[in-house]
Amino acid sequence: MPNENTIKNISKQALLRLPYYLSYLKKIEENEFISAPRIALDLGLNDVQVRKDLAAVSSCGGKPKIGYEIRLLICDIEKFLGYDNVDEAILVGVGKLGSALLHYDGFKDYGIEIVAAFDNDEFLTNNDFKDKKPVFSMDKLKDLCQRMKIHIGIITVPSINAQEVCNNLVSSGILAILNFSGAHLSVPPNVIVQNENIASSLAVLSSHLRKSLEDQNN
Amino acid sequence: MPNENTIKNISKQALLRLPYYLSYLKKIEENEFISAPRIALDLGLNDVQVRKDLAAVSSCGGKPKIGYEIRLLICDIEKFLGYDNVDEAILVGVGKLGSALLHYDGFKDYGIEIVAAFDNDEFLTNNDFKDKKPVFSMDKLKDLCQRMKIHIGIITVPSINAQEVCNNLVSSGILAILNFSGAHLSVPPNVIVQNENIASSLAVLSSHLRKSLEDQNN
DNA sequence: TAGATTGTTAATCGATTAACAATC
DNA sequence: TAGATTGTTAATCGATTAACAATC
Repeated sequence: MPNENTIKNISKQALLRLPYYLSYLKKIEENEFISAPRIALDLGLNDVQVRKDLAAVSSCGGKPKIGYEIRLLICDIEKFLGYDNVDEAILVGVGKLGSALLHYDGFKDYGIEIVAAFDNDEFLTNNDFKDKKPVFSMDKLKDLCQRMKIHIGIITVPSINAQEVCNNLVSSGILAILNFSGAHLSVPPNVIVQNENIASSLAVLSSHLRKSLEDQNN
Repeated sequence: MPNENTIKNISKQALLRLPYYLSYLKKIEENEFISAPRIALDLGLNDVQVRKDLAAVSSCGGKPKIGYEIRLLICDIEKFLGYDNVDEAILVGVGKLGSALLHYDGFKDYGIEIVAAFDNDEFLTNNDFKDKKPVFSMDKLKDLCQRMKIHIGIITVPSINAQEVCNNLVSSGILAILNFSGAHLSVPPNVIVQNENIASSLAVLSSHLRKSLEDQNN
């Protein structure tokens, strides 16, 4: 029987799929039940995979011949992903991308709130909390992270500065880093880095495109 | 012997690692040679994996006891990834993220240039090509893509509109899509979608973080 | 030569998918 | 009951890693 209290073993790949299920389920929230084969068909996945993934997060499982209760499943996934208790994060590097993320409302939906940003450029720093998020100079980083017990850091600095910033974050108590710089970051084993690398994505696209155009010529 | 003309079989995972090698190699470009074990150590990978990956892109291979010629390797990877001949792309959805990407210079380094953007909001459209990138209304999408033979599309619209925009792109001749909306996109088999999904990344971070904090309490 | 490195073949590992019994 | 669905165990597939001969 499914157990509400223990965190089930879930593969990293399955974890990456959970937000897809969530976004899909929210689109069809007005219905009551959904079956694994139906989800699989709509999302282009295998139905056994869907059942396995859902088994890892579902509090009650599905019912044969009926499927899973949609609203319950949404709650279960949100709970599993920690979207129910908002976590605070800080951002380093207020360039174009950093600024866009800083003012992006959507993070709240994922259980993350950026409470402050940091940058070396004095022109960007501001200490008034009016409607904008505050931007501090780098030397305030450690103190703020430690006092506010922040565990999540977002890096949007140029790749050349990324490792230095990363070291700064780690020594300030950050345990999870979302890395938008293309650089590889070395961190202690207790810290996790998730790379959001546009370059890698483009590499896949570009390679596919070339093969497509080549095939056309054969 | 390595062959310069055929595209070698390379796994998707290896393809995703290539930009990391590239960024690493550029950092140490002043040196002449680099060995696979050294790269593996610095990037936290396995040395056999590094050799296999490099074998797929290297034009001359490495030399026993010496390693790979750094500058040559950089050229090989850039060539393999198609960074040498810039490809044109269009972007749909000029919100905060879309706007940031539109004015982001860095795409050029990855062989991509965004030539125009599209949005339904008339307030955002502008037809003057001064220093800004032009933003057109959606009804101009198909004509421009077909006339300019654009093959790459970037989607930065809310997830609710993503599939509609996606269909639009596909019928306009787009073959490769970089999808920043959280939505799952259904496309014909000849079109590739690369999902740049912040939600998925955050899911991994959040789950890790919870486990870390749990372990601390045990 | 000795030792470090390359490149390849074989073994291992993890994730996906197929097969099937249990359920409603 | 018949048929659709769940959940689990076994087989398959792809990617990673270990072992090793070849090279300089």
